[in-house]
Amino acid sequence: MTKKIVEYIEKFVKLTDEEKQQIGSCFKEVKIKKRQFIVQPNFTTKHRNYVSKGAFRAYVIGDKGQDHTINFAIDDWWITDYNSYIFQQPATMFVVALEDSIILQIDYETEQELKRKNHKFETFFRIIAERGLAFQQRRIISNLIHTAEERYEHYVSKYPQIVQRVPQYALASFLGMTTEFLSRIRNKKVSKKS
Amino acid sequence: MTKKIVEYIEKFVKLTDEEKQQIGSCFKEVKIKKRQFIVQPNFTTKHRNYVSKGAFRAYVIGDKGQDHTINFAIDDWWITDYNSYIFQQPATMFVVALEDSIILQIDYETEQELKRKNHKFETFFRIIAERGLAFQQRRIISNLIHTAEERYEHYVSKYPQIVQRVPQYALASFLGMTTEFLSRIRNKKVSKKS
DNA sequence: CGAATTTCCTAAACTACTTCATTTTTAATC
DNA sequence: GATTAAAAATGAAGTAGTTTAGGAAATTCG
Repeated sequence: MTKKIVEYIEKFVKLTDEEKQQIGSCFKEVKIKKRQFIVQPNFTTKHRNYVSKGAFRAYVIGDKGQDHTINFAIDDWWITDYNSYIFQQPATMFVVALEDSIILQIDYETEQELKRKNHKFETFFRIIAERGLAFQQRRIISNLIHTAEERYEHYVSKYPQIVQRVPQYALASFLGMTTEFLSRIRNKKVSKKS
Repeated sequence: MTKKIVEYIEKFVKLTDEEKQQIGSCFKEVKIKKRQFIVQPNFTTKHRNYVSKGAFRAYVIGDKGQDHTINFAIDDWWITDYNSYIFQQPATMFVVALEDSIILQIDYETEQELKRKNHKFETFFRIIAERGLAFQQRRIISNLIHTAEERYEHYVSKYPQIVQRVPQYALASFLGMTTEFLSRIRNKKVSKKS
């Protein structure tokens, strides 16, 4: 079984066949039904999750019950509560499947061992952490600079595949606005077009 | 010369004396005057910067000339345009000294070589990237969940040392509000107290 | 298929935050 | 230590985005 994850890893580090087998076998394929949770508050996140196929949403619930989307992930993205996984402490987020999905999970302990055993594996995890860091920095900048409408425009142009697959209320809370306001933005565009 | 950076690194990975010497000697101490820039847009960031002593501000300038603070860094923090440094592409940010400061800089190429040569160094950089990632995730969540006033309260309680050292307009733009509004929040507090 | 539930839309009232314009306070500089 | 510049405060008017509430579409699932 050649897993999709191995191809992904090879984009960043060159591996021997043995190494491919070694790291590949550490990821377990799990089928997740729509609406099923893979991370829940107060439970320590034991896995790093790679989405092989499907769509997920990470969110938190605020004091007044407001739902805030932190991240989306579709095919070939990672999704995890990093504060929970990296520090092995209780999660604050929910991560839920938006569709029937297939994920590849690696166990925290297994990951530590891989990194300890082989310099290349350490390098791989370093690279994805760095890329994640850079990605998040771009997001923080975008949120600071842009208005709600601009954030929407920007996201649609950059991630159209995601916009099409996630419910509007989730996209709105991800972009830091209400679903009503996003609805207005969208309809404004439509009427402008005509 | 035992550099501060070595103590810092040792918090995350145990090093032999030789390794301490090896990595420590890769960081160059540089004195930076107040108002001096260490990162500027359109120039590729060649260094990762550790603040030994002092205070810095990273910011971007929006389309309409608005100034948005992305990060602060005081003693023992890192500050870099990660998108520029990691991918070795032109920066979009400014990083400027808010006080006369001392930083420890490592060169991009030197860092790559360190990581290549010694598994432990690779581990170190992986750990700080992961921690940065987790940190940024918390910030994104905080920005989504809280109102301007709550963000201010939260930041003051978490980073009082920084609040005291940075100008108000910079703090306001970091927290995603105008300097006028922050001024009002602060003065409201003062009058409440009496 | 049909009922139930979830998602989306519309619109008016409201408010958190901004903008602009002026004054006061603090800090930098010769 | 006076002069100039930069930062902070204050007030009044405007606006981007929220809230609330009701109804219309879509989806889900038995």
